[in-house]
Amino acid sequence: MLAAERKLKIIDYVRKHSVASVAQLSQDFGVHEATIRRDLSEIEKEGRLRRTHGGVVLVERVSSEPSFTVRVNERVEEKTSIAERAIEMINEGDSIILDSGTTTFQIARLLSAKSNITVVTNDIKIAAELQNNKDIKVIVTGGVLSPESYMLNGLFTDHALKKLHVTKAFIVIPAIHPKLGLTHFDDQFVSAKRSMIESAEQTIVVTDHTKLGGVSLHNVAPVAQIDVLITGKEASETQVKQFQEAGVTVYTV
Amino acid sequence: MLAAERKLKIIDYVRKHSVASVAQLSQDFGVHEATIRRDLSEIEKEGRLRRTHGGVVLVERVSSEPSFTVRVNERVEEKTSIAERAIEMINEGDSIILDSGTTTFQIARLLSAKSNITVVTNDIKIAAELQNNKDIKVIVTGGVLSPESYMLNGLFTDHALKKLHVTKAFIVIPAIHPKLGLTHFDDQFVSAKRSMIESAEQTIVVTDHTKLGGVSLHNVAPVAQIDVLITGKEASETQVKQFQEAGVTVYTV
DNA sequence: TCAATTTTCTTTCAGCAGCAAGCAATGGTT
DNA sequence: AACCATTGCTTGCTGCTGAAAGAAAATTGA
Repeated sequence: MLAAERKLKIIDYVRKHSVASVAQLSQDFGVHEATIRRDLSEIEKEGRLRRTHGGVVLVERVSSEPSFTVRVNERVEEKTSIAERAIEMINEGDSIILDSGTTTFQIARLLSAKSNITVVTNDIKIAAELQNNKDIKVIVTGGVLSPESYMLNGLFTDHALKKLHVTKAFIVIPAIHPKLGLTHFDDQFVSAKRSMIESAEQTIVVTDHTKLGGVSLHNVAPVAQIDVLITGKEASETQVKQFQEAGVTVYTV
Repeated sequence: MLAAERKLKIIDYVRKHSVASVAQLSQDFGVHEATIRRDLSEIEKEGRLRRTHGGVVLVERVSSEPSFTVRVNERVEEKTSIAERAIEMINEGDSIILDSGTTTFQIARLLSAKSNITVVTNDIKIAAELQNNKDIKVIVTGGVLSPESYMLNGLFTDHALKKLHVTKAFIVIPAIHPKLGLTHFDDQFVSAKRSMIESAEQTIVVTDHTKLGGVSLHNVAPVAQIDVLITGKEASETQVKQFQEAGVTVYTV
């Protein structure tokens, strides 16, 4: 059996059983434990499984991104500043998309100051936050609820987003690069974000400075589709310049 | 068993049973109590459970956060009893619809005891309640959020419901009459409820006894489409009999 | 309320299983 | 023949576990 083949079978096995031990895999495949360990190290480097003492377990989505409760408490100040700047861009009568995320959740919080706004969101926590505001109409996209966040995703989400047209979309992305554009570590979230960008006249990316220059596996959109980038003042001048040269209006707050 | 595997199983166990003792976990997994304590400390550090003297409990639900404040409900006891009876009807592997409402919210609360369930709902509060349960897949219908409740409604709701097929639908209705069937005072909610009934193999109406015999303006569905009615024991025998004669299985709890 | 008692918790230590790293052997490719 | 990738083996090291002991918390009975 080829090494690559064995690695694929290991991944398959763990997908099915959630866990596997080095000893057992070694026996099943009839190779030395050291070989299995080497395989596991490589698989882990590819981010497909997580190694533990004695074996390997499934990657939880949490490990690629911490849970909402954790994230909401990270870099709160930067997120709030970004949200405040974002709010300034929203005018009376606008219909906007708020992508699921903690920064956009801050935008939702501040939105109560505005009136006559329609908000489209794929985040039930954002929806709940806006729920008791009579001056804001909230449209929830629908879809499958992520167990580790409040995001909706899937066919219904895409369908809803494709049927709508808004003036501004506020997008969250875990990696944005001046040349390689917006990328995401999980392909299942790509479709929704693309639809959001397509449904909006103007696309605004809100993200803290740690995401700048990052690249992930799955391509979401080129930089050319981004109109505005709002990020923290911690962003380096070099980074900001690179985005500006790519035609993006950058606000650092 | 791997240490990591054991930790995952502990979390699973507590998710289902809400609590667990060190002694019992130690016995179940056949490891020393000190080992369990070490596991619990680590799990707590990850923020997934909360330690107590002698064991471990679930972390407080996110739904207790301000944006999901629980409204004070009337007839909570009756609703809880109805929910308990409803839960008994749900089997492993079922996919169910939970209509928006406080009685169905109680069903959602009790659902955590079940596993391998798919829940379709048009209520973001119900969705939030089920969100951190890994054994339950939650599909939100999408739609416009009602300012006075957590209900989603409108074209997206109808579209999603029409695309789905479930084994059981738990429907809430403000008026149900043995001859005139299900009626609603607001026509905008009629379409969703009809779709729910059509999408389900079995339709179960859950409602407190004050709604029995009531009639409103807009017709939703005839009694013939109802399979089961779960209501409070306060319902009069005459009323119950009338529904039974119309072919409905009635449970008074 | 307080002190005695019991239970549970934390810390420490030793033993063992699992681990990374280096090296040699194998087999295939240039 | 030289080279490279892959595997198996060995070695010293790391991390997990159970046992024990002292600390802390809960319970009991006055």
